[in-house]
Amino acid sequence: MKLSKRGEYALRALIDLGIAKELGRPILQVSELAAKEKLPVKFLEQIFAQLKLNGYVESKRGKLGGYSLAKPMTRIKFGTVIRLIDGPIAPIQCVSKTAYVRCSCPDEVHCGLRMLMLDVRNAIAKILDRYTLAEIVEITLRKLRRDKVTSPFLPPSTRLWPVLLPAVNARGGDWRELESLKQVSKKRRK
Amino acid sequence: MKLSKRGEYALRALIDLGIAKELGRPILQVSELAAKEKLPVKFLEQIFAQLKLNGYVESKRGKLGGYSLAKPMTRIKFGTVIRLIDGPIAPIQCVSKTAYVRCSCPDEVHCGLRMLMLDVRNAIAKILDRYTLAEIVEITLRKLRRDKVTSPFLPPSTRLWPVLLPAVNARGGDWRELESLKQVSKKRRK
DNA sequence: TTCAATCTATATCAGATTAGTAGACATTAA
DNA sequence: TTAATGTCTACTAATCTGATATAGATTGAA
Repeated sequence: MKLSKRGEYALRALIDLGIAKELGRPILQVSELAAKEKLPVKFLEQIFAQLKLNGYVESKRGKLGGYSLAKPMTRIKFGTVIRLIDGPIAPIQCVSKTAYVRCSCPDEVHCGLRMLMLDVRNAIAKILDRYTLAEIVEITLRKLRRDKVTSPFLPPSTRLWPVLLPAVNARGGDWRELESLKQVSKKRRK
Repeated sequence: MKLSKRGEYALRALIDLGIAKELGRPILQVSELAAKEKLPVKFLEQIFAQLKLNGYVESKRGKLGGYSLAKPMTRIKFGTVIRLIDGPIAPIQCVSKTAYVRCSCPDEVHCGLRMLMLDVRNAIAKILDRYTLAEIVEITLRKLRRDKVTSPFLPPSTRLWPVLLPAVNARGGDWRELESLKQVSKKRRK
């Protein structure tokens, strides 16, 4: 069920671009981003080229150049990006909605594996097709502020580096981060 | 987010063994199973060897030999089998519960990608670690009977082959099969 | 003008993984 | 005895992954 490095780096890049933009730095250099996340520069360049080709980022060449987001963060969904870079989300093709291919089993309608994988693919899609870059960036910034962590991307002049790790794990509950942050006061029911 | 062919075939094999057992045929030959699902025989043999090594199936050699399930279906969880054959379920290692590895990003606690992938991994695990072979087999058999389809594995003497495809898509609602079948009459709420 | 920092384009590559195939051998029921 | 099975070991072709290498184009600033 793996996300490729290529996909991972692409998402990290977009998220970082988003955070930086919110902090007043609309443009980032590949080298800077690679340094921050410890990614191979040349590989990341290839990935940016692909993202540019597909309208997610735009570039500025020459000194003080770099990449910036090419469309509103609210319109960048993670599912779409992952499908672009890693292919279909479905564990097996016969349950893919965007790239269905019939499988070799004799009776697809009564296939137990298919039923199971259909649920898996839907569970994944429900998350990846729901969250936009805007939401993830917002949640991340909120967490950074909550824990009083020096933010990663400051205007070039004042940039301090590397990020200071937070002294404590601040708030418990590492699991289901997104849900816990979104549903601030949800009614519970047994 | 792919399931490998190896993993897919392993699960198909277990499900078929389960169905056959319920229908009174506790042992199946590799060749028969391969023929039914149209899988390469020799490859499937390797997979069975792995399943045997890990206590999922047992074998009987010689004429009339074959493979049978080595433990109760209620104790075979899909998550465990997939982890055995395909490795961790988590899309990236830093959100794996069974095979955690720290990633290269500077601040794991405030990593947006990690938050997102944590939710994805939990959504997948919730399904794969919940359902047992017993449940999938039961649901499959119920569907087969409901649609009056000739069942795949009959006692050797009366075996008819191949399976007849059902004339109609019988009942609508191809999506979320498992849920719809389990929660027969659940109260809904807006 | 010149230079250094940036993106661009193309080629190459080592290693791992995937999805098998091939063939000889061991065991067992009929 | 023989035919049908599982067992074991080796091999492999193709593809994918995760890069690296090299040369070039563009631009801002000194």
